[in-house]
Amino acid sequence: MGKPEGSLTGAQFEIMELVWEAEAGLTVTEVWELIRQKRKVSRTTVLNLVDRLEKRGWLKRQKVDGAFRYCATTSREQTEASLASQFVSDYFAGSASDFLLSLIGARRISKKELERLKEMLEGQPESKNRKQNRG
Amino acid sequence: MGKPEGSLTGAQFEIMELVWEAEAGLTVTEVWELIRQKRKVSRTTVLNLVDRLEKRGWLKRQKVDGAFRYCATTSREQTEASLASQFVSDYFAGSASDFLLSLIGARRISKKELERLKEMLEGQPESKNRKQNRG
DNA sequence: TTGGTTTGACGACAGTTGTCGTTGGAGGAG
DNA sequence: CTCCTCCAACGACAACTGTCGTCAAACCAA
Repeated sequence: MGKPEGSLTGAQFEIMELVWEAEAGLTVTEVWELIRQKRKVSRTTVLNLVDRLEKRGWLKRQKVDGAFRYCATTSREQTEASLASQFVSDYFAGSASDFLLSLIGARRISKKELERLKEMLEGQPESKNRKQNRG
Repeated sequence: MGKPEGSLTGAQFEIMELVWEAEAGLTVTEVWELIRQKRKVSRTTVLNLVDRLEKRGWLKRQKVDGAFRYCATTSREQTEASLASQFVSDYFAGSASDFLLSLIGARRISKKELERLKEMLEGQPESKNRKQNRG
């Protein structure tokens, strides 16, 4: 039943982010006010984006106190992973290490990020033959 | 002078990939034949995509033996890094490590990829004081 | 009742994308 | 010369995106 269709553009993802943050979902007006703190945009524009996200299955809505309240149909983690995976697949032949190496090679990653990356990888060790499962 | 504008979609990147591979550039017909080995597509479609890439500054062309031969205006490495950087910026608040964590958390990266990444990062030491330049 | 505010539906618009057909020019075969 | 093939230019199309205005319905206040 209605898994979300397609991908998410920047503007669409911006809305999803806000909805993910809100525990009880958001109304269009609330989304609008949040976005307006950063950009000038018409309420109708936000309404339309939210509408289309709902039609495509990314948001579901429920009437509460006379106004629709929108919630996400997928978790942020799952969605981000899906987007990342798709991107790596499209532009780096599915190799996440190529993706990161590209950033590193072009010096487009901060030292801090690089250190964090390194710690992550070393902290999560092995996998070699540390617990081979049989059968 | 005409730095490439905007980003690259999947179809556009597919063409760039082919052009990057060819030493002396490619004609539209050559691009078409390469793509047709994978998908059914009209020559006009490829011509149009190539045309638009040229108008946007991603390709430059030169008449050779009566046909236009197209070359890339940017290196593959540089372009990929730019795309990757934009993606991380748009969807992971600029944090490449968050990007990787997302893939790991969703089990969307193979152990092999992780191992490879780890080796690459360890192989390339932190550049901290490895050759400090003074003055 | 009337009137204002909030909310949602709908349509509209220009720009981009992937797709394709038709046209016209340049160059060789006869 | 004429004819045919290769090539590029142009236009066209539907779909999608971000953007917005207008309208009607619902609701609340006076």
